[in-house]
Amino acid sequence: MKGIRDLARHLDISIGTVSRALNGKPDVNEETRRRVLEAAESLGYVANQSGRALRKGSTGVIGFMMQTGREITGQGDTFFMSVFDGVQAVLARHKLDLVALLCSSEEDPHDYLARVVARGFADGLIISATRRRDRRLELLAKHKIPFITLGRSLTDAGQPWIDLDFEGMAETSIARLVERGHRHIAVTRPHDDTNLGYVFVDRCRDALERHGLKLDESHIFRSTPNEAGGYQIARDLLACEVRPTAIVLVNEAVAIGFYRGLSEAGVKPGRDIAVIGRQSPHSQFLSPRLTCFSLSLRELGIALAQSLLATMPAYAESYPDSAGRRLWPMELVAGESDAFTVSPD
Amino acid sequence: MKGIRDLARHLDISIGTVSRALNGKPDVNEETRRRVLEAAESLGYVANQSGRALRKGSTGVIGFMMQTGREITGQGDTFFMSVFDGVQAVLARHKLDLVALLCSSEEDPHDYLARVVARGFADGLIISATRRRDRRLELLAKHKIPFITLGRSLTDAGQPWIDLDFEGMAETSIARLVERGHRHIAVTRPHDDTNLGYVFVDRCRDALERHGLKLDESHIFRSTPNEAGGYQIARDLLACEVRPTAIVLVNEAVAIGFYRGLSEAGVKPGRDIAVIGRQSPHSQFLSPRLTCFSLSLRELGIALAQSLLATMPAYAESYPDSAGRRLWPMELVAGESDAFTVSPD
DNA sequence: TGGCGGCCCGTAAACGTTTACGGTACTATG
DNA sequence: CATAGTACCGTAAACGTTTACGGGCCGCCA
Repeated sequence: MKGIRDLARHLDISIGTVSRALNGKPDVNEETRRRVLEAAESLGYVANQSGRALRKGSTGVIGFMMQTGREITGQGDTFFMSVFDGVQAVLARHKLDLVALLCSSEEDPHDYLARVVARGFADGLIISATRRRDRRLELLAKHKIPFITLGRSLTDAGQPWIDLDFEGMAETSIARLVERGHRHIAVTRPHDDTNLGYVFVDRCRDALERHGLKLDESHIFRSTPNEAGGYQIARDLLACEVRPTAIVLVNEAVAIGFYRGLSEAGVKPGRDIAVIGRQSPHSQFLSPRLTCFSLSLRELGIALAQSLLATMPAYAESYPDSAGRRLWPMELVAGESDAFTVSPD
Repeated sequence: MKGIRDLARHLDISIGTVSRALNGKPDVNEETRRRVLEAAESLGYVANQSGRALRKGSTGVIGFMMQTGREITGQGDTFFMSVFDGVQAVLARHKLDLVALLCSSEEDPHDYLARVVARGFADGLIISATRRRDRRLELLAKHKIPFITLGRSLTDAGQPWIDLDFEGMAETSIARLVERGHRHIAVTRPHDDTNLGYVFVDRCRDALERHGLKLDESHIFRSTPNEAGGYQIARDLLACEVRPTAIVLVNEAVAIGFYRGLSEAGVKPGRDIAVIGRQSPHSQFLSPRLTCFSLSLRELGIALAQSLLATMPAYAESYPDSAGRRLWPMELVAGESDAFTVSPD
């Protein structure tokens, strides 16, 4: 029960054969293989992770690095849980396990990752919350660890990435709002240096200009990507000299705080201002329902895993054409929060 | 750069001494220790995890088991993120790392855990989402893995646990509502067999009886612990023959769906019905603000880690009196959602 | 001078696997 | 019958660490 040695002794077979049988290698009689598998099952034997990893040089685990402390990720309640589920659906087919590597908010993410890498903890990594410039990517590339990022970065280490299509969101939102007569459209961005802020605002600016409008720099609202941030955005917006008649919220958690901030001033989304945001578990339960951009999180997880495995020699053959770098589409789900239109005066 | 061997060669010292120096063992000259640490730092050497674990029999990681797919836990990302942060604050002091072990929604949690244990993945475990009866606990006890559960279970493996004080929440809520004249008070519970449902409902029933009231069995609403579940609760409540004038929501995510369900029927929390719930990132941004029970998640994480370490021989001395089993207090935060009172007719 | 103890260091075994290599028994083929 | 080939299995080395053990050197004391 202790190790493969005991299992071998119990079966009166050499440990080499037992190992081969368990790992599905050839050169082992089908009858013996059956016996071995049976005995392993009944005795509850599972190969020790450390021994195997030491010998093979691979651990069989894929790490998903994230940082504890909410303000950092800017994702809402269930985002990661759903993505994980998709990732695992793919990994399970290869007997790979997924673990979340949790970097404390007190530790530097780069240092943390350096430790993870040097210790040989995982065979591959998924990196979330990438920064606009991110030394972690260079580190991983230097150590030749297969990895993929959820989010782009200016730092290019040649790795694959998947990012939400904030460009598309910008285009679609602006077009929709302009068509409804809005001339003063506000946009938001996270307070920190995640790449999405730059991408999104820039693209909104472009889209507006293409419609002959100009993005008022005082109508770019920066906030933490959480409920309190949304509240702050509402306060800031209401204090504007020229009040925007529409706004696009780029972070999913801010909507509810934003609603609250408006309502305290008697301003109602959909009636007095048009609001477009991101889908979240509660966006359809707000009043009015939030017009928002949705995406399939589980599918996103599947795509992440596939693209990662495609870069790992041992698994690449199963994923011949998993695109390396791509934007993940988001789809507009109409609610009533953007019902407010402006008449051409 | 490859291993301790190269580091030793580079320093012209034996690998034994290098290892001792790095691990802070005695029997090594302070000057050599300095040299070793310096060289390790500059060459970026970090001990290989597999080799060390294989030899030492311990991995230096603590696992937090959770299940992907949200409906299972009823807790959102932010809940765990905050708890993690607390756990890590403690673990960091002992150079222990925290990883989240993610059990796929497609795999049986018991099987998953059996794998984790047999592979010797972690030195200690924190188990969340414990069921009313939970074979996992027996499994862990059998293998003598130190662990603690977040949540109680009828299955008693002698392990320490910490659970939210739903009893206290029941007592306080009922007392508060009864005092405000309510005679028909509804309660909720999750749809599955987590222990909290039984505990909470039973205690509410007791509390009501102590006030001379009786819990109407048709006023116990069972739902998934998410937004949709809350919506469902509202629909069910509104369809009651005798409509409750107050309700206590035991899951944190349901409030917003519940609000929505009410508002579609023109019923307003705080004005037409009293609502008490659980704190969540958005409970203070609802209109009206939710009167709710809050708890310090980070502190909870700290307590979990301390109680776990207290059961591990190698660390126990640092935590002489970390209570083994205890209820985690929750504090009532007054909003306006329970402002509705019933006049004694 | 001899012995003892303290400090520091090197040697080698051990942890549990996987896998290259070689060996045996049997079958087929000439 | 000799040889080659096949199917299966055992042996042992290797992975990178930690640590028990022993030994050299030095200083101190009798």
